[in-house]
Amino acid sequence: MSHKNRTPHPMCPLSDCMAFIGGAWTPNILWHLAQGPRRFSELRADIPLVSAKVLTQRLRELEERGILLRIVSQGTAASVEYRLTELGLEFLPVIQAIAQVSLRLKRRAIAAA
Amino acid sequence: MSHKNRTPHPMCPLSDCMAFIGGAWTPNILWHLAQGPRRFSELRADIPLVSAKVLTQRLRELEERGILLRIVSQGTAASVEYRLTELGLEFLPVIQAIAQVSLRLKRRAIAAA
DNA sequence: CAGCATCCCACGGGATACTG
DNA sequence: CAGTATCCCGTGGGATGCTG
Repeated sequence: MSHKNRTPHPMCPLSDCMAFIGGAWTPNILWHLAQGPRRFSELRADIPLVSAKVLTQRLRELEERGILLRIVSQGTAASVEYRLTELGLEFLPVIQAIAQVSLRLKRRAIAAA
Repeated sequence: MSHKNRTPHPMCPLSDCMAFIGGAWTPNILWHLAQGPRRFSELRADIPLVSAKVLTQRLRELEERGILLRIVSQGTAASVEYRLTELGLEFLPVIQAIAQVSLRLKRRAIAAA
């Protein structure tokens, strides 16, 4: 999606949502946060191939847009928790639809092989 | 989306689907084809801001991946029709979910204003 | 632990002009 | 009508190294 015009045209009925989940890793982040709040390092473990830089970028972006909350707990070591807001929960139907189609495609691929 | 690794990691449960609809305009193309087969120029009218180059690229890509069919009709003038395959139809739940969330977000924005 | 800084590049996409 | 050809560019993202 991808670069300058992530929201291609205001009149497109899909742009408003795609502007949020357009990033390469964003859907996966949301998917893992759907199970419940998670810490930074947990998300890194969930999505091994994402770099720390990009993960931070996406999380900050999602925070700015009100999709998730960043909660810093002051303990002996730094600890930050991310959790979906109510607005963030609204995206779950999309995430789940994507997951279901992915599953179907995988089965199809297996059946074809 | 994405550039090099549009399919971030095989183990991500969303990658298989996102690899297809990751392109900036792809969801919109699918959305307009969901209503029925459409010609090239019609799609251009549906999505005014997409360039011919990119539209062609996405359509070719979707054809290669078996999501749509490209049907050339030989008449007085060149005419090409694009229609979703059965595989393509499998993506409609995602497209519809995206459309619904977009609608909700729009209402939310209006309510906030 | 949870980042930030820096450097670097591939690729998606835009603009314009031209063709069968 | 339905593209192709060419040039150009911004941004998302990767890699590595460092910090509070």
